Amino acid sequence: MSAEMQKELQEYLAELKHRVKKRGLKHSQQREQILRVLYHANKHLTPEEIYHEVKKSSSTIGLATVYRTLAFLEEEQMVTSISFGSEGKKYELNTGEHHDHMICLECGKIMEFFDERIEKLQEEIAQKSGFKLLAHEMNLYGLCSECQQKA
Amino acid sequence: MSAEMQKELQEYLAELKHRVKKRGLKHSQQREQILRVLYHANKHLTPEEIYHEVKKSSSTIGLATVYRTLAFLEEEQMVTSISFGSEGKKYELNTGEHHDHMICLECGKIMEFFDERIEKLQEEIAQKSGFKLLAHEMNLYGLCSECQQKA
DNA sequence: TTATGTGCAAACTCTTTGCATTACC
DNA sequence: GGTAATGCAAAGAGTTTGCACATAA
Repeated sequence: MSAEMQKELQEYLAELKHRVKKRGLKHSQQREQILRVLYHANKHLTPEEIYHEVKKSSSTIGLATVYRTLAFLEEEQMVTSISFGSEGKKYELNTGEHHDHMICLECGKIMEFFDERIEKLQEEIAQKSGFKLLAHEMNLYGLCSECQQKA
Repeated sequence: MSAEMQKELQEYLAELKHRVKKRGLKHSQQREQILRVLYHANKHLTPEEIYHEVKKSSSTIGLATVYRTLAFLEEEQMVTSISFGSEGKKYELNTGEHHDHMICLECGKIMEFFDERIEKLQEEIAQKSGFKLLAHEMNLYGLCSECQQKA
């Protein structure tokens, strides 16, 4: 792990401790391990996947703890979730940069993108209907370039 | 029900029979009832809600049949589904007009909209990444005008 | 010390499947 | 008459909860 990443990870961990303390809770190894896994994954993970990853790093953990921690992290907006099709929810670390998703229906790969123009249009549409926009999600479904070639 | 609606509903039912036949299957009262309920609801319904609606109209039906029928109708693209938050999937009749959704986080109301400019931008973004766009969904979350006043 | 966090197992919810029976063609 | 569709009940998958024990402050 580069020094840069090392530092970044420490910042996330510090943020976690801060938020835990702010809510009068206690720090725990499990919450920290889950955050580490999400940081290193750098992609969307299911609760089950997170559970196995944490176990690999020789830490003891239960699935219930993963669910509880993800609920906490999502409330604190430190992670975001996405769900599509019949697959369950998947989680990723909230890096603070909003983005949308392109999802390959063949291999399940999730790519991220951001387009300022669309964001503006969404605001405009909401405003027209007197709707107070708090969040949004946009998912594009199709075939990634690799899967198109295979087909 | 107006003559106009009567006619429209008949068209959907004819389409259903056509698609059932095309797949070498048999027509059934239950599939027809489910389509009727979706037509009259004119909004998103959960499988459970559809089940209860059909029962009201003095038809006998099981939840399993609702799930099986919805799967069939979705494959045939006669209905579309949407899922958000922890709530399960909701279904609506596919009227052939693509649209996106604004979802009120307070009362759960779902409003539909369509914006040609956003559609174009989505195409453009996909193209840039060599992604073959097959479908998309865009959900705006927030507070509808009524719920803003209440708060 | 004492309240919170955890792991485990049981409970729950939503959805799917197996099977005997019914309905369609 | 033969095949597909249905209802019911049981099975699955994913998630949540209760509880005794472990752990952080």
